[in-house]
Amino acid sequence: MQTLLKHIQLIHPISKEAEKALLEISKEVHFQKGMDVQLIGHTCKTIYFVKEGCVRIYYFKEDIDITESFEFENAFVARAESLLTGKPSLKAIQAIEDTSLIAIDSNKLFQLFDTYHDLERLFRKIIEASYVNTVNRIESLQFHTADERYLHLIKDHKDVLKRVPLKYIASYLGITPVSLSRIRAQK
Amino acid sequence: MQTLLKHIQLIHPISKEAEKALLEISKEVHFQKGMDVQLIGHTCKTIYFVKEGCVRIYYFKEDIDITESFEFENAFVARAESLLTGKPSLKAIQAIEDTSLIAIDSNKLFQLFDTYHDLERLFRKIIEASYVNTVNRIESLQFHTADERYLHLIKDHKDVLKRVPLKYIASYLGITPVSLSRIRAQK
DNA sequence: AGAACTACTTTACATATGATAAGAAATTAT
DNA sequence: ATAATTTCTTATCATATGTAAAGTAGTTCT
Repeated sequence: MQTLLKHIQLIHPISKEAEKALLEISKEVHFQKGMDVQLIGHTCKTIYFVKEGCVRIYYFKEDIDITESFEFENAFVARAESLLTGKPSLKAIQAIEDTSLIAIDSNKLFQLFDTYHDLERLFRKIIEASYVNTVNRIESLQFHTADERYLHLIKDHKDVLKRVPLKYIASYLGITPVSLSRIRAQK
Repeated sequence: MQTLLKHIQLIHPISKEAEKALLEISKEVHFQKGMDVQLIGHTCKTIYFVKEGCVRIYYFKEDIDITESFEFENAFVARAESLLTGKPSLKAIQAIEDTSLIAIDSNKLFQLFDTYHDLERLFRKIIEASYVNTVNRIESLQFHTADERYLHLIKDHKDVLKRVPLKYIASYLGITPVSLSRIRAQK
């Protein structure tokens, strides 16, 4: 749990009481490589923090498995469109490696916001950062070519190639595995 | 200003005091069609609410004008990546029609968050909704074809074709105007 | 170690989109 | 109203990516 508190400290320091309240609604959970952390059709009521390992969010578009995103150590993961709307998610979360997550009960968290103003501010900042990331990703998908996106990815996340199968990277980049192979062969 | 308060009411009701404080840091501004509301290189310190008209956020990628997004009445507009990071924005905001905006001073707003908890919650919810929108847009760019994206857009925003030039719609969809013309000709 | 399975690459062909240029339509300015 | 400008469409050709199929490499299972 210290990993989580240490990470939070960097974003927005919160009081000892808020830390204590946060830990009370959090628990550590473990998943083996390949296991689903949360299933398609499930309404997301948990915010995860990756302590060790990595996960991806994926869904099916006409029987084809598409990776929406992946996250490594010290990142938060949630299916925002379900968590924030209360609707069942069309997406699943899966462990790509043996993974340790800290699971935060989102309903209890939202209740804590009434008592701990600093906790709400912390999560506002976390959501803001996620929002900025997605805005940048849209720009990338909107007007960079697939090979620009590939180069950018491996520059930003050096170990992604070692830890994530190429088929997941391909759909994350918005292309087929065949197309990714071609791009890689050109280099 | 009543338009803004009415819209806010639908998202998260706030106290009379918070409303008053919000109005004190807001002012109405007007822009003629084609005018820039904010320029490239400027650090965004304003959150706009569209009272009347419509605007777009755009930038240049190698001399080509690219529309990142447009917003119509009753929507908030800001260049999030600048507003939330304090860095100068590479994007501009432009009025597509004669437009009336309500400009909210973001630094003053963030200060008000310390006093008015409900105001922070309101803006947390606004950001959450924007975040969900961008996540859905990524899905759309990632694995829908250009003509699926076009059909989806005109279904969701019926009047967009009447109010926004096709060249802006094209780059918003991630394609060239020529390609959009072809797609439209197929129908 | 060998078999079975999965992941990745390569090839060939089809299709969608980009680039360029020219023309038509619509808008704006005089 | 006419001219000038901008926007949109159409046509042609080039290129990138998709699809399908086959082969290679790597992993997992027994």
